Amino acid sequence: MNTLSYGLLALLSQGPCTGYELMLQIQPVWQAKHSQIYPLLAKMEQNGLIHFVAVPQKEKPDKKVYSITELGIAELQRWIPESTSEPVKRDELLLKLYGIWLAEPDKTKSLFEERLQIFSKKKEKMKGFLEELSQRNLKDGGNQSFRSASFGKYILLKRAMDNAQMEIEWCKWVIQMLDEEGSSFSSEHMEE
Amino acid sequence: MNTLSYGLLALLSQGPCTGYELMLQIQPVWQAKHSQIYPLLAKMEQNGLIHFVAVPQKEKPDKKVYSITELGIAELQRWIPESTSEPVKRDELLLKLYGIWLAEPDKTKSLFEERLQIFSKKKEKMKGFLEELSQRNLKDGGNQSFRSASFGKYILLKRAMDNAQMEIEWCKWVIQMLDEEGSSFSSEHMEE
DNA sequence: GAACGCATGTAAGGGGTTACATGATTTG
DNA sequence: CAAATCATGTAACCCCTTACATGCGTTC
Repeated sequence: MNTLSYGLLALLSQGPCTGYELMLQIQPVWQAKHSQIYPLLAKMEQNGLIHFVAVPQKEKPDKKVYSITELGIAELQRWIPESTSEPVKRDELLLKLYGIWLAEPDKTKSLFEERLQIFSKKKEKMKGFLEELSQRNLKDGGNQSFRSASFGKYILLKRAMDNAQMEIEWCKWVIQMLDEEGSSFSSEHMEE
Repeated sequence: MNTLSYGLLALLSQGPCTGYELMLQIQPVWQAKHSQIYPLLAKMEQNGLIHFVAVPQKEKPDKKVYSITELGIAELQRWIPESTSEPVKRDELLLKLYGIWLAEPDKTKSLFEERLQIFSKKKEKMKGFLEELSQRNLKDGGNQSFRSASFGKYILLKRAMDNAQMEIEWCKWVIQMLDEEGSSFSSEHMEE
């Protein structure tokens, strides 16, 4: 049982899912390919943490719809209060920054413009998800507390949107500096 | 030559360093242990991208001070404009969020308080680094453009500080919601 | 008609973590 | 007096990515 397996358990606490759906849902928080998830689900099933129902489909391989078991819920509740390891980030663009003073200025600029586009799209996507979830909650009475299952998803989406926003502002700030040919940097560009 | 090796090259373009110093400097951008870095440096040295000078120390093993070669600079300049892979993030706390509706509220709260502390410290650290770098630039004339070697470090530190700030605000926002016992969530908590 | 989404799985190999190994100096 | 910092290195193992494998329906 590694961290990813616990993450899959946590996702399944929200409701039954196929491996494919789990793979898609976990992406924003923990990048994992299907080739990693399918074997893990099989192991977790063997350990009695989850179980599945095979759903036959017309002309496609059977869908395996997984659900969390009582044992799985117990394990999940044991894991959550445990000390949390610090987030891991690996960003190739940030590595390149140490060397950009050796690169051509117009090529440098396009690095940031590419990233700006990626995170603009991501922000719109997250905004859409958030609005969708807000509307669903209003339908369900609108007074769901942090004890409801969707609270986790809500604060997660909010965070993803804030992060995309930060990323966008940073890119714009850098591009502006690159445009101001010969601009100097010191305290003038800093604000709290 | 993997992404980490190019990152080490980029760091060495800023000036000579020991493997130990490289390991410390690369942490904010790319988590890597010394056990991964030392063998990579040996390979890069064999490939002629970097070279080292052994500096004897009193009663300690020799320090290997690495520098980038002309071949290394050429490789670095070839790598930078190449298409950049998207950042990878793995955050155990975010995985836990899907399951917190099954956890005790006070234990949930301490998860966020722990993280708040970590990023408060990180922000102060980054702020210190930024001020140090700004002062160094003022001494050197104060009119350094994006062509100077320290520009990359500068925008990196700014970004790290912004990120810590976002993290802090998010934690405070969540903790406040947890304190408002039975609070509901919908559009009321959202602002652009 | 090529590419993408749904849907599952296996195998090989590279990347990254943990642990082993050593040893002086400084800090709490 | 234990823990952290500086300083290097190796070995085992797990985690993750890439590629192989299959097949239908839909979209560009």
